[in-house]
Amino acid sequence: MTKDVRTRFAPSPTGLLHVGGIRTALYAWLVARQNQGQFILRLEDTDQSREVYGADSHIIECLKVLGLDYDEGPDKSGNFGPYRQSDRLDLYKIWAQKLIDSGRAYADPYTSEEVQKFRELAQKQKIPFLYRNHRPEKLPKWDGTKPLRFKSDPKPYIWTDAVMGTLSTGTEVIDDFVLIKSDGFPTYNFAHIVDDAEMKITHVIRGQEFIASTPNYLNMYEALGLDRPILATMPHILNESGNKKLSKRDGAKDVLDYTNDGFLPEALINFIATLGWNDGTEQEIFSIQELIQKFSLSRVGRSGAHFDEKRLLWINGIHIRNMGLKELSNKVVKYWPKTADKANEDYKEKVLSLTKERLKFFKELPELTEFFFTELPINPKLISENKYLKKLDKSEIISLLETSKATLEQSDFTYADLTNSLNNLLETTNQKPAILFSLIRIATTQAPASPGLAESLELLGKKVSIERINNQIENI
RNA sequence: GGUCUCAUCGUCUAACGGUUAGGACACUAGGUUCUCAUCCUAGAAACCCGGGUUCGAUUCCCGGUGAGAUCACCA
Repeated sequence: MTKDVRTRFAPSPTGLLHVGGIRTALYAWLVARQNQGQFILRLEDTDQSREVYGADSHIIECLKVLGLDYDEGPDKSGNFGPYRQSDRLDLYKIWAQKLIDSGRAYADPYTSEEVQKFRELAQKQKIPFLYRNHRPEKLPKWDGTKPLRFKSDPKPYIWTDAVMGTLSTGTEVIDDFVLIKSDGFPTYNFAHIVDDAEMKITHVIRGQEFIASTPNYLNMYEALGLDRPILATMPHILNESGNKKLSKRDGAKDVLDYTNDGFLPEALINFIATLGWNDGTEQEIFSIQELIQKFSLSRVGRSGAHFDEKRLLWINGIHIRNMGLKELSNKVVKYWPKTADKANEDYKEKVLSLTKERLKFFKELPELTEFFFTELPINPKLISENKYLKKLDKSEIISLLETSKATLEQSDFTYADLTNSLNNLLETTNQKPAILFSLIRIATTQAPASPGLAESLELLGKKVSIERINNQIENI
């Protein structure tokens, strides 16, 4: 019987969750789901000064919209709660006491100013600063008013990371880090180890900012007599242009920005999952089920990947096109232009079926469909800047429009009959489609782009189409 | 500065000693009776540099360079 897989996403509620941050959560979720294990959300809120109001509910909302459901979390009880570190303070005291009892923890006798002096001195001497070089001979007793430090056991480490492979460091990275701060809260370094052990976490999947402190954690596992979990370190996702880590400050949008703009959760997940991971085949589009089945940490790339929004746009378009009309229709309800309010559902669904293949994200819907619901103002530039039409006289244009109108008035405006009428018009006017169809399309839509002419006319209907042609004639 | 990590088209990547270095996004050109899009076809586009090892290196080793991470009573 293999051990139950339990993975966790453990963000600190200090800001918004952007696309880079969510990747770690996604991978942890995938590992849990593919092993029929559990995925746990734990809020690491041990730094009160950095906490951002509402960040916790934002994180929960992001996971929810993407469908990364967790089996245990702050708002979902489990056997290993509470799932908010600020509610687990007693537990850290208990584990700290174990270290104190075994002589592996002691009170930091120095003020932070004194420690800072040691640090500057080391800098001046151009040697790495190590707190343990200043460790008192006789370890001071801890009364809770001073920081509690780990008495480390410096040694070199070689370990295996599920993503990075074999990693190694020398003794110089091991130090007496702080376990409990003077405000009584544990540090991340200590709290996450206690929590992962208490919560029986099997895979610690996190960003590469933790790679340098991992040897200290290995040292701590030993001091506590704990088995190490499987460690997996993710490279950062970089900004589109530069080489900076993706961050909100540089204009990176958070997950909700994307879903609000009408990006599909499954497309977002497809995009994020394949940013630095592939299954070794040439497949690019994955359903969530396929990802659960095929994902593996060992195929995650070791170098940082740039966020490419164009690719996200492409993936989202594909997922939209692969979706049934009814389903799509249900998802776009809140994105229609205001002018569509009066339109009936059947008509909107027809508009959607014509627009579907050019929709990249739902927020584009109004600009793509507005003319189906309301008559847009005449835009003279559409004719005056058209490659073919700008060469024609006004009189020629009016004449073409009049002829077109006369022919279309005879049509019953079914798709077949419209196609037929339009073909006849090409013959009677002896014009190229580039001229005739452009003109009719512009007159009836006033839009720079639209679906096919016959389909559009059919949907607009005879009355509206003729009115718009008239209006164009009067405003040449 | 110390430590650690990484390095294939503009971007995401495949390759695990022998390939015309493959795919995808983006881009360019053409086709689909008009536009935009879809779809199809074609095109341009990459192994960071220098040494080894080897019959043969993008691939293995060393050095350099570049990039990233970290060196908090932050996570």
